[in-house]
Amino acid sequence: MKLKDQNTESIILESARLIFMDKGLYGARMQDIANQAGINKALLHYYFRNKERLFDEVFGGALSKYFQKMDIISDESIPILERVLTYSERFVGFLSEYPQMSIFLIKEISSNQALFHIKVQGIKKNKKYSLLSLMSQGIETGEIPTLDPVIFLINLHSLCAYPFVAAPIFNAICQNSGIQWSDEKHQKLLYSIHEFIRFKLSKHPL
Amino acid sequence: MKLKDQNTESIILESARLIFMDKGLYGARMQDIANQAGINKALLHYYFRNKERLFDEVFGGALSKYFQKMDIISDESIPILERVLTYSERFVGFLSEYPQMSIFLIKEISSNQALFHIKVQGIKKNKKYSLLSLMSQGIETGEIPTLDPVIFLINLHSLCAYPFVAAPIFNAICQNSGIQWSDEKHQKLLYSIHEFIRFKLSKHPL
DNA sequence: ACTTTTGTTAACCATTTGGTTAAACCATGA
DNA sequence: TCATGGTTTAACCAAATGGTTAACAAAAGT
Repeated sequence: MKLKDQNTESIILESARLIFMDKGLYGARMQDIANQAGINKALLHYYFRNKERLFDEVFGGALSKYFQKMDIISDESIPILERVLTYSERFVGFLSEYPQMSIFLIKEISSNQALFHIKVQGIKKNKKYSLLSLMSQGIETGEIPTLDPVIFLINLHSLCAYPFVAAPIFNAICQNSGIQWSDEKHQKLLYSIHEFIRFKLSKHPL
Repeated sequence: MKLKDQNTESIILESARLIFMDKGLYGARMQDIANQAGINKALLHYYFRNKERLFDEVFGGALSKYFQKMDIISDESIPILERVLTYSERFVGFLSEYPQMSIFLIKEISSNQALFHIKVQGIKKNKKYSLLSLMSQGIETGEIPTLDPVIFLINLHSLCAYPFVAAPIFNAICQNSGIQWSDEKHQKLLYSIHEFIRFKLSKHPL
């Protein structure tokens, strides 16, 4: 019975992920999730006592998956510039795979900062470096030029994430101008982000 | 009676703006809006037949206010570089005034592209230039270097808007690192955006 | 004054929705 | 085989919520 148990639970989680990603905590209906999973609504409450617990599971899963993927930052065998370049690639790659992730996180964080804070604290405890601490260190040792790490982090995350967050807007704008979004555009976007990173982190002459 | 009428209506609209901005179309409760406006729930339906119509009003208002403010792009007496710099300033200024606007638009656009498309078409009809057409023109005349206008637009909007969209995330990150967000940081952010624009639109040697 | 129109409210209604219950199902071990 | 305990379901419930109604209040028109 363990097998079937495990299976149903993961089916529910994956279904919940789909629905929650799309509709958010309040937009999602338990019935939708049950339908998606092909089960009865009451079974959801059997496995996860209530909506919030189910959501917590999905939310926490998303967060830890993200931090896991982004942990390239901790690999001390790679120069900082390289690490940040890879970081941006993985970030974009992650969002290509889960395009709704950013907007999902933002939506839910903005309506429940407390939960987010707790979850992040829990996950980050194991991690040696954040992008911020890495940059501070790099500035100290002179490996990268002096700059405000917070501003750089915000700029970088903006360049990577916003195209996905605001995809509906950009699609509308492009559509309006008869422009097609293509793999080539996608590559160009990544290239422009790399260009930005190099511009900021390389020591270029005034 | 015209006076009182006008007054109540605008009170309702402003209240609805507040609530909708905060909770979104589905998160907002008619009762909340009524409370905020200090009136009976039925009165909402008297002025705006139903939730969607009320929302449309708020949504349309937000959009047209935005486009109005951003129309600096059409002032042909100013060099393109200057126009884009001002554009970014106004964009950030607008979002400082209405921090929830971006996330609000994204949320609602992503769940109702059609409405957005219609509204934008209506507003844009009067406008001569978009940022895109301006850039294309500048590239043709050689006023600015050759670059992909769409990528530039996405980069620029990302740098300006995402800090507001993802404010909860960045706050959490900063809080986590004991960093305070200040006016100085705000200025630095704007400066880094200008730096980006100059980097892209000035003819710099290889 | 009084009638009509506009503005406002309390009470109510139908539907949706998260959650519960009691019974049925089914694999397993005694 | 049948008792046991985890799994699943249909039916149900209470609260929330968008929307309606009918009656009342207040101006405006006559």
